[in-house]
Parts: sequence; C-alpha cells; structure tokens
Amino acid sequence: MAIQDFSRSLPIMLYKALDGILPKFRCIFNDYDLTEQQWRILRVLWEHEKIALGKLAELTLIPPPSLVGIVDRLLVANLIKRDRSDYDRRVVFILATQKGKDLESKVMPRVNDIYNEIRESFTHDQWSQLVGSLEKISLISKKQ
Amino acid sequence: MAIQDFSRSLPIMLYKALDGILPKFRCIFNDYDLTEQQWRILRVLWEHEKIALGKLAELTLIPPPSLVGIVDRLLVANLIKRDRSDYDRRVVFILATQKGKDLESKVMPRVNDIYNEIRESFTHDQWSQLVGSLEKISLISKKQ
DNA sequence: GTAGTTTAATTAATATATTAATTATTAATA
DNA sequence: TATTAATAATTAATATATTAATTAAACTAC
Repeated sequence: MAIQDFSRSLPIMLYKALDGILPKFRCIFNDYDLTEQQWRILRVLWEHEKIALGKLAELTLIPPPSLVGIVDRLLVANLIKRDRSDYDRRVVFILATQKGKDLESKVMPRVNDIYNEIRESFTHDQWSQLVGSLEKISLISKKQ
Repeated sequence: MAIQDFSRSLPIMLYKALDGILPKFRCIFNDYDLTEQQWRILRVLWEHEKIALGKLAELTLIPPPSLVGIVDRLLVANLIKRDRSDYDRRVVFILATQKGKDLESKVMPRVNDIYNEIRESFTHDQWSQLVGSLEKISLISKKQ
C-alpha cells in the first residue's frame, strides 16, 4: 500500500484530536489549580471511596511510577489520603479528603458542559461509530 | 444529559486508543535507539530537506520548548543538523544528516507494515468515518 | 531613524512519561 | 519451613510536556 501522508497517520490524528479538546478542559482545571492528571485521579476517586494505587493507575491511564509523584503532590494539597491495606501490606489505598470531595460539585458541571458540547456536534450514529472504532484500536496491543 | 462513565469520556478513549497502538511502534523505534518523538522528527525531515523549527513543531505536534531539547539529542546522535537562516536570523532550519537519511529505508517499511495491519482491520467506510470524526474533533479548540 | 510591537527560538521551573531496577510483602513449592 | 517466585509500590535515571519568561531579530508606526 502506498505511503501515506504523515499527518494522516493514526497516531498523529489521535494526538491532534487530543490537542483539539484538551485546552477546553485545561482552562477549567486551571481555575482549581489542578493539572489534567490530578483531575483524572480525583475524577476516579469520586466514584470509588477507596482504591488501590494499581487499580487507580489502570483507570486513570497514568503509569504507576508517575502516579506515585502525582499522589504525593495531591497529598501536599490535602486533596487525598494514603492508607496502607491491613490485609496485604503491599497494597496502598488512595482516598479523597473532604476537600477533595468538595471539588466534585464545582468541577463536574463545567466539565460535563464541555463533554456535551462536543458530543452534540455528532449524530448518535456517528458517535457510536467513533466509540466502537476507538475501542477496537485500544485492544490492538492486547490481542495476540 | 446524564453523567457518563469516565472510561467512556472522549479524552480517555483517545488516550486508550493511543495506548493500544503505540507499543507496536515503540518496539520498532527501540531497535534503532529512537524515542517516539525523535522518530516523528526524522519522519518529517524525510519529507522536507530543510524545515524551520517552528514548522517542525507544528508538523510533529511537539511543543517548541520540548523540541529544542529533542533536537539537541538528535544532534548529539549525529542524525540531524541545525542551520540558522541567512534571511531571517531568528529562524533555525533543521536538516537530516546522511546518517539520519539512511534510517528511512530501515524504519519506514516496518512502520508501514503496522499502519497497514491496523488499517486493514477496518472497512474503507469505517476508516473514512473515523478520519472525519478525528479531524472534526481536532478543530474544536481552533474555532470561535 | 527610533520607540514600541511582534515573532522565532530558547531558557527556566515544574510536572509527567518511560524503562529498568529495587524494596517489601505475599504466594508457591519442594 | 526455608527457598523461590510472584506481586505492589516505589525509586532512579532520562526524556518529554507545560507554562511563563527571556533573548534576539524583524517589523510597524510615527
């Protein structure tokens, strides 16, 4: 098959799509002194009272070595707590503090507005096509 | 609209899609001691004899402050050269060295194999739908 | 032609990603 | 039960991202 234009390669198109939407979210996070990764961690903690660091890495897509440092900084900001498991001393649970929980009602509505704005620019059919394709792509390195 | 599952949010799905395909490319780059970003720079230089750093940043999606350091390392590896413009002394052109050019015939075929493998798992219609949607998303922060 | 403005690249400071190695703990097995 | 293997988190080293500030050169208006 012919060599395609680099700007049409899937990785570049995916990166460009992220570049297209992340700025909109970042200016929200900025108002609460959160980085994008810090936001992702809180977002997951709002759905899980208590979660092991490994599982948190999986759900946020943040690699464990990075997560350790980010958790450290969230700890300093008093937004989360660490709690080592009693059943398995290797496991560290992460929890949101009250201050961390309080952010949800401030940040989520604004973020959902952006989500909806983006989604509404697609038809239902286009959207499920897109979701299906992205899911398929995300499984590529897993199979085989 | 109802609050969706975080794992179904567009940014996360895009990140996950990248996580699905990048490992396949990285193990190729690894064989030539290239990082993904270094690869992107060379990939563009194989199409442009001589390119200003700002334009290179645009085409590789690498932010200029990062690009400076990556270019430094490619310089040390003797894969590229810097050449300040005579017409506008602010502009720095980047060029591939012979060693940098020689990598093309080794890396590109293997990368194209992966591109094709991915693309062939979609129908022509699914693919153009996907490309269209990603392009639309990438323009979101530009408009208005 | 000079003051003010814009532009291209760079530096600085901090945050995160990547890969490999390490530590502490648990599980498995002989 | 002593040894080995596996697992969860962490550290270490290097590379890159992000944002703001800086430098040097070019442009603009007066």
